Amino acid sequence: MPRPRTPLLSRDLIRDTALALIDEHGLAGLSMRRLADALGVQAASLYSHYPTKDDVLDAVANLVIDEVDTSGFAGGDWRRGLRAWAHSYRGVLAAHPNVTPLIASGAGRRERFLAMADAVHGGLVGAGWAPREATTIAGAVKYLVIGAASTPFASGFADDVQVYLDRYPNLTQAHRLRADAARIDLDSFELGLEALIRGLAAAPS
Amino acid sequence: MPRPRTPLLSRDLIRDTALALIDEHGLAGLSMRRLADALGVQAASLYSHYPTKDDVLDAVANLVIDEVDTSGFAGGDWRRGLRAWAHSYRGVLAAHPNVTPLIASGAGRRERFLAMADAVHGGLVGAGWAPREATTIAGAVKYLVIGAASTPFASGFADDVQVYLDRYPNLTQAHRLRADAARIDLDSFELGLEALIRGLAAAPS
DNA sequence: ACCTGAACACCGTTCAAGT
DNA sequence: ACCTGAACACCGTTCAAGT
Repeated sequence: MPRPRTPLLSRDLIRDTALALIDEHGLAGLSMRRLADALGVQAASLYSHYPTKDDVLDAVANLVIDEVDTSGFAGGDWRRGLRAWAHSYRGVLAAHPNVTPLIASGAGRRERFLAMADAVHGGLVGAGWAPREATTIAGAVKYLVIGAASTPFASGFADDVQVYLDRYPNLTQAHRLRADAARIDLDSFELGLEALIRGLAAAPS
Repeated sequence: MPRPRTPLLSRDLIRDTALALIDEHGLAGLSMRRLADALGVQAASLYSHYPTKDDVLDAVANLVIDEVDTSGFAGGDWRRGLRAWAHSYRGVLAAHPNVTPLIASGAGRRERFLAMADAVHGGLVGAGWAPREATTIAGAVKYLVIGAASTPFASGFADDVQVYLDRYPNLTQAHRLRADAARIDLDSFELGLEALIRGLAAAPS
């Protein structure tokens, strides 16, 4: 079936299918052959639309980042804006946990990352922060979001607690809290975020 | 050269060589064949010592985590302990940037991660924090460290600034600061860490 | 017990060929 | 311009065979 009059593929379709496969089968579960399979096409066909697999992954990363809401800065309240951005960002990564390593490694030429950074930076500067301070603040919040999304509490512990329960006496309580992992993750994130905002109480000059 | 009287390989030698290769050529640059090559051996030989490549990577992660210093809690001053741990942890990841994704994804059965978590937890509880609070505090600091190590400021920006300089007006200043990236990274990290510690000023009850 | 050589089922990517 | 089929140089892993 070569050269159908209506193309079988498009950049958007490939990118969206890649995200769906990653969400379902993990980052390691995505290969160009599997992706082509899901699209009913040969692997080589993908290279008519993306030069490399990394470019597909960049497109996926940009798609996910575009879900992040930065509109909270609109009112001019930078605290509200920062909280809304951080929660939105964290929520998006929680919705796509398998994509998180892609976001965390975040190298390369990723347009939508810049758009997000620009919106946050603009929101802080618009509220009176100096550019350098805005950069630092946005960085610290980003660290919290990426860290929280990358290493949730639960991931630190094996499934059978009994193995090491007696070896690390200080962790006994922590293990008992394992079922509560989601709450602990949120608490740690909120603690960091609120402490940061509180620590900026001096506000922009 | 089968079955030499003194074994060519050992678990430690394989693990140390793997770390050296990752440090030099990146995580993607490590294959079982390359690793075997560096050891003057066939790839299949590695499987006499590690069941899978993932087990080799777990050993590498444990080795790196063991470099983190948690002795700062010894004096009973939790602020000092927390700062020392955070800086040591961040420094270790900065010394092995290519290993960072391995640490960040941090799943699986990693003994030394638990040893580190246990030491930190013990240090906080020993200073009077309730176990649940200790878990939350350690989590927030970990988020900052992992986030800072995963997405340094510089990584967000392409090498040729001019490409998007006019497209994102708010980032103009940030771009000018690109050469200063290392300092911005440190500032963001310090801001988050100190704000967190300040935010805990209430101290343990 | 430890290492080899060959094999298996995969990869990302290229390229001539077809329409 | 877009897709195929075959190929290339790789992967992780297995396994019979050798000492």
